[in-house]
Amino acid sequence: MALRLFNSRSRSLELFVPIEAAEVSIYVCGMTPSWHPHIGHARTFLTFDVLRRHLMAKGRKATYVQNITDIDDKIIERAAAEHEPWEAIVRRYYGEYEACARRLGLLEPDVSPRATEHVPAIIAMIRGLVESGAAYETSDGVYFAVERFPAYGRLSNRQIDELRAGARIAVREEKHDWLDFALWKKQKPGEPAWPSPWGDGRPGWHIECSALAREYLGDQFDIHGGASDLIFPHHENEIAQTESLTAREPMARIWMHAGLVMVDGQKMSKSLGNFLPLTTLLDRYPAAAIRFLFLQTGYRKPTNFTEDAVEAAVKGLRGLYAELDALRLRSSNGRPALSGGSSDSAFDDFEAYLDDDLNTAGALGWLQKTMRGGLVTPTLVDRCLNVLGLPLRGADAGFDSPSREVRLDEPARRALRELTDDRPASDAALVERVLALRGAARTAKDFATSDKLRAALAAAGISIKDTKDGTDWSLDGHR
RNA sequence: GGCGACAUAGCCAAGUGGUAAGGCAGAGCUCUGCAAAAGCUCCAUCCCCAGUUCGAAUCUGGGUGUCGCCUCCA
Repeated sequence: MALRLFNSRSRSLELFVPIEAAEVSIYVCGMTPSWHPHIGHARTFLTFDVLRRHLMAKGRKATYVQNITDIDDKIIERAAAEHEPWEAIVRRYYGEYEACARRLGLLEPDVSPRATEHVPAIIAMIRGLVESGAAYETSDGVYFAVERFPAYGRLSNRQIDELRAGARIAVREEKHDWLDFALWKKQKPGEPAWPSPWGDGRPGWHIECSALAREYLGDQFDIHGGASDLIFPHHENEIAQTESLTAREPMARIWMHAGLVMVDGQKMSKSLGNFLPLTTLLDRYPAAAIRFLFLQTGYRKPTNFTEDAVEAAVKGLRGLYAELDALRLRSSNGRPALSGGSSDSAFDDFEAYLDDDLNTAGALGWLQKTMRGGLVTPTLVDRCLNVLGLPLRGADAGFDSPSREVRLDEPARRALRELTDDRPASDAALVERVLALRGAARTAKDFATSDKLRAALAAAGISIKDTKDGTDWSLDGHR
């Protein structure tokens, strides 16, 4: 089986042939921690997480570099707005990202390099570009001269002249060309700065990725990824910088871009500010359901994110685990689940979907169909779930386990206390106590009392369900 | 205006020449004191028009529509 990936640069599906067969090198643009991580970050990094898992399942080692752009205009703005040092802003929001990444089950990058810790490498690269004439200095910085790079526009399929035609009236530009972009920004009062041959300042956006990718993966590597909003200008500029300097192309064999997430049919963006922090979302829904949601869609398609969609994903995932439990039960009862074909060939079927440009939606459909038909063993399902990064058990995904930590609001607590004689220590114990009373009433067939207690719990925001193993309960809106 | 992507049931979504995966919702049934959960069953001819072909959701041409990028963004 051979992996085929859609290469943005050629706009076609290509057979993936790594530079070195055994080890794949991947660079993905990470986040600029100037604000809360959002659902779009989750989609992008989930995409590349599945790519890594799939490569690993195929027996390849993947070196994965995901940078942190820890200095830029937005961070400086944010720091000013919050009256804090820029480092504190970075620490807060990147820390938040890391927590979300853990909850989503993202494999840790092999390297998470920071722009500010690689200023010398960045300066060296800019110096090289200046010396070769591809960049020039002005009073406020150092700029890359786009006209010196003939392939400019190839990734984003754009004609340089057309880009120029769309230019706004330049106000203060000392730039030779409207398209030229900053490699180095000279310090303005109050801004953080690092020393350089062009005076104190900081790296422009774009150069850090060129420098970091080169530092850890070399002049040329296999896959460069990010979300599709980075194609222009960010990735276009990266290519211009790196390939001008090294005179080797392509910088990356395959350029992969994840589709954007929209909210309520509208593009989500920093400037519109129309997004929910990821943390809030993960507090409301199981992280595995968020992963499942995106696995159901091709990674390149723009996706409209809605509450309904997450809720459908929660239900769908719960159903998958129910199916899996049933399969495990059947197979432990001595009924060999597999009728025809070996387990390996079934896994091949599964992998074939992922080989087809990471068709996770198709893979998921296949998995559910074969599970229902009893055509796979639980062990095989486990392997598949591992590749997709989903927990192997529903309980680990946040299903089926009652909330142990509960905080009732005061009126609810008072109402429940009136129903019992003793004074349980915690809210959870209080709920358990009321449930016990209801259980007793049910045993005595006193359904009037039983229903009254159910209603009281519902009023306190607790929903319950009877199962053959006892009564399960949860706070509404959780799990 | 330029470039690009997409258009499959109420919703989400696979499928790239051989007669429409999967999920959610909905309907029916089983189970059930109630409420859930779970199980079984049912539920589309693929935006429009014209072609190519024995055969097209899948290829070609022409429409229409939606979205994205062209400015900070995953």
